Amino acid sequence: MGRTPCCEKNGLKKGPWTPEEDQKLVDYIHKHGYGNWRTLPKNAGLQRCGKSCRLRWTNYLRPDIKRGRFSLEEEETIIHLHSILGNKWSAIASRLPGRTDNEIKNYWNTHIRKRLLRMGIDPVTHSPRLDLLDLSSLFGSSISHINNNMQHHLNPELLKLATSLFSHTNSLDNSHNQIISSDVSLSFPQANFLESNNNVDSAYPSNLMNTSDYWHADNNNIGIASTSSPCYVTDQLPTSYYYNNNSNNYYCHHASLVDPPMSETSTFHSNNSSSNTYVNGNNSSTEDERESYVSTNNSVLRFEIPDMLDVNAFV
DNA sequence: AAGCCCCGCAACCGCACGTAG
DNA sequence: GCTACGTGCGGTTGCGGGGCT
Repeated sequence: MGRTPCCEKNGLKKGPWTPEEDQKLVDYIHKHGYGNWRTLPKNAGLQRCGKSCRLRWTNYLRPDIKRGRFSLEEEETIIHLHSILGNKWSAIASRLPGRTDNEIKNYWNTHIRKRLLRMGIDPVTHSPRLDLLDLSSLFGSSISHINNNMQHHLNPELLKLATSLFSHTNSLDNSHNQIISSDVSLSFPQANFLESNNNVDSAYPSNLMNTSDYWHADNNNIGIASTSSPCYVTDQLPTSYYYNNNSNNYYCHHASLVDPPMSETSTFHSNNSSSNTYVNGNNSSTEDERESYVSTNNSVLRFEIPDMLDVNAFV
């Protein structure tokens, strides 16, 4: 539309803000409010364009900005809302008091998005992406076995999901794999659920499922189950997980990813503790090693958004 | 200690949208 | 209806710090 730029390029400063500039901006806004952003820098004695001032204020200087690491609840909220809203950062930010759209966007791009990709989940659709995965390397001989002998038993969607669930593993101990053909239950060793980790103690928390636990699947569902209480999760992969402050554990409504707190051993549970669903815990400190999946029982397959997270107004 | 590399984040850029004249 | 303006939004960039060799 041929509109003029918000500021003349000549003579206006760009780049990082100095403390003096910050102080000028804060002082001015405290005295006069921000009013017109275009005229503000001139009135405040700043050699900046209005846009730059607005960004600096809204993303950094605003008194209600919450600083520091994202809490787990905030992270869960971001993932939930992103699965519904997509890259509507401002809409997501409006549900996270004290967080800016820019901050959330950065956090998504630098942490959450990468993690999803590594786990074979499309960060845009929040669905498994088979094209990101290498089935043969993930399942080794098991895949061959399935392909050769069991394919007629397996729902392709099931295989797809299973693949994504194991996408974060780097190695596979084939000796433990077995196929239970009666109801197409797949059994995998504990190691399959864990990051490659030389620290065996940390990689095998005491409350992991034991070797009698198995992957349970039918034509429509797949999940981690114990022999005594099978459980299922949907073969679709909406994200739904939360963190319980009291127990310091992650919970999940679906097969999905979770991101345990750093530098602590964390254990994942289903929403129903009686179902014995697992999943991962370690005391690693890297992002990679914090990845894991969880499955749960079929009692919670519906994605529920609390009132405060009602996003209907935004879609 | 020095150099290199990677990553996170603040800031910029350009476009879209609403509104006033 | 057209244009200019103000602002919001999402994508992208590049600096700086920290880790690694």
